[in-house]
Amino acid sequence: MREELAQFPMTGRFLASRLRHAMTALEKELLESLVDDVRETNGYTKILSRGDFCEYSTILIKGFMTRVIEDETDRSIVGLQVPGDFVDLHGFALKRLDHDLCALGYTQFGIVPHERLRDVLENEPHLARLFWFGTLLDASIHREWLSKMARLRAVGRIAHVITELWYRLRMVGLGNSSGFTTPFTQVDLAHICGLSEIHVNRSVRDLREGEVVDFRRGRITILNADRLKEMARFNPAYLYGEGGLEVGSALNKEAGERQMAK
Amino acid sequence: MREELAQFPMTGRFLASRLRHAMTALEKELLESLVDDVRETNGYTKILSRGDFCEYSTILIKGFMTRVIEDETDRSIVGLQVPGDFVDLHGFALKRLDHDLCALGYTQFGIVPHERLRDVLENEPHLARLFWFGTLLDASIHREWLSKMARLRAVGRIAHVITELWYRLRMVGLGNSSGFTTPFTQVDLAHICGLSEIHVNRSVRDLREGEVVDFRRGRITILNADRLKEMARFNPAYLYGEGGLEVGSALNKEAGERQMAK
DNA sequence: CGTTGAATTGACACCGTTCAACGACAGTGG
DNA sequence: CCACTGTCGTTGAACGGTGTCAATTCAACG
Repeated sequence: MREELAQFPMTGRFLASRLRHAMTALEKELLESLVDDVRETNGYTKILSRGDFCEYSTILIKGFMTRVIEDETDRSIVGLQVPGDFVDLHGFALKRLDHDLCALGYTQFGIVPHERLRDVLENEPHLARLFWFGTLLDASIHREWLSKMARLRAVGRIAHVITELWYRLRMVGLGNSSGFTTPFTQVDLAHICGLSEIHVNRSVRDLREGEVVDFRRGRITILNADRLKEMARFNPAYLYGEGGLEVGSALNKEAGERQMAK
Repeated sequence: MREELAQFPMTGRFLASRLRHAMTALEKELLESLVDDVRETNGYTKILSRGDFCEYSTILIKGFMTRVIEDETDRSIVGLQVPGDFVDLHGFALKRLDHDLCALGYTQFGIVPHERLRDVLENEPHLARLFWFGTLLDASIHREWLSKMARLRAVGRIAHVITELWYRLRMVGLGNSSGFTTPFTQVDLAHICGLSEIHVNRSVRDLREGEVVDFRRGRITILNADRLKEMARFNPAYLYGEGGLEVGSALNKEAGERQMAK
């Protein structure tokens, strides 16, 4: 991962631990060259709004973004993005977004003009297919969230979000076996899990007192990974990881094997 | 729609009321010719299982399919497909599925071998982009479901599922202003909404007694469309109906209403 | 006419929301 | 240095939506 980032500082995490190994050096260089500009934000920032017309897509380099659907009374976070994610790639084919895109904390992201993407689609079918794969990965995560929303109670949902983030971050070379850092607050967690912030607070306390995970703004510490995954009924298959890379061995042998078996 | 089906009996509903108008006659013919075989099922049938490797994709011609994620104890329906949907197109890029695909009632679906899809992707960038669009549409629907799961109580969720189905069916020329027919049971509805079947039953009764909608196996009758949409807080923008991509107005409420009116 | 899956009903416990306060902490300006 | 301010986190009590358990009725169909 270190060499990858040295060579491709902006896009080196794209599909890391997934299909990045299937990219040729030329494709990696092409992707890196697609980035026209790099921007950064600090604190809560709305990058794009529902209904906006898109002429470029963004690839997340540092920090976190959320996909938000809100109306007069409520606010839901329907997706999380971590570094390496081609965040609104789907804006290219959809032309307009069905949700807002919001940055949290300090972020850095690259701008990729759609005209350049069009070239890639027409001349680089293999890379095009990897881009497509990236957007399908998001859809797979949406589906897993839907199933977890339906079957898990408050603590389980929270445990699942934390576990997924942990896995996804480690896939792109961030965080470590003891935890990771994020700008997420308990209110954010409430919007992700479809719970009131009061109940999130109680559940977070339960997880801390049960010595499962210590969630706090800035730092999430995993205290008991097995228990955490059990509470979340976590099965990483839906993340489409390549069981062999950084993730599989370090995080969960069984899960990795299960994943490999499929 | 009638002429379209006469000319393209298997794929004539693909992206109807969305981007189908952007397809050339040649593209429509090509798509129709991709169908290698037609199969049919009767009653509850699992078409594909989570983890299966895919060598072909299926396009739904008649009937309904569900995307299912289940474990030892629970079962969730994380997606619904109606005629015209290129159901597991994403199996092409993902290689294996993260969920099961189940048919309900009587269905008819076309088989499209992945080798043929590969040709299309390499030689028909425009059609490829429409295929991509189709999978992104599913993702958009997933997101809307997530937001509704988070913010709506039981009756609202049920109202939303019914309203969405009604809209989607009418987009592909099925159902009418008074309702539509489906094989869904109350238990199915429970799996879709993340509720117990008992509570679904109570909520369905409330909707019927409130003269909003009469849900019963086989036939759903819309009694008060305005009230229904209000309870579901339904905004059809996320379905990317006609007028959205070109005119740029699908992502506001009035445009959706207009579309429904015709 | 009996069988079977689907729909229905009632009682009761519990999870999560709501309302209302309070506490902890960092940044800011006097 | 301290008061002020805003954000985030924390706690308690009461209410109500939903799940669970257990039975019963209904409808379709061979």
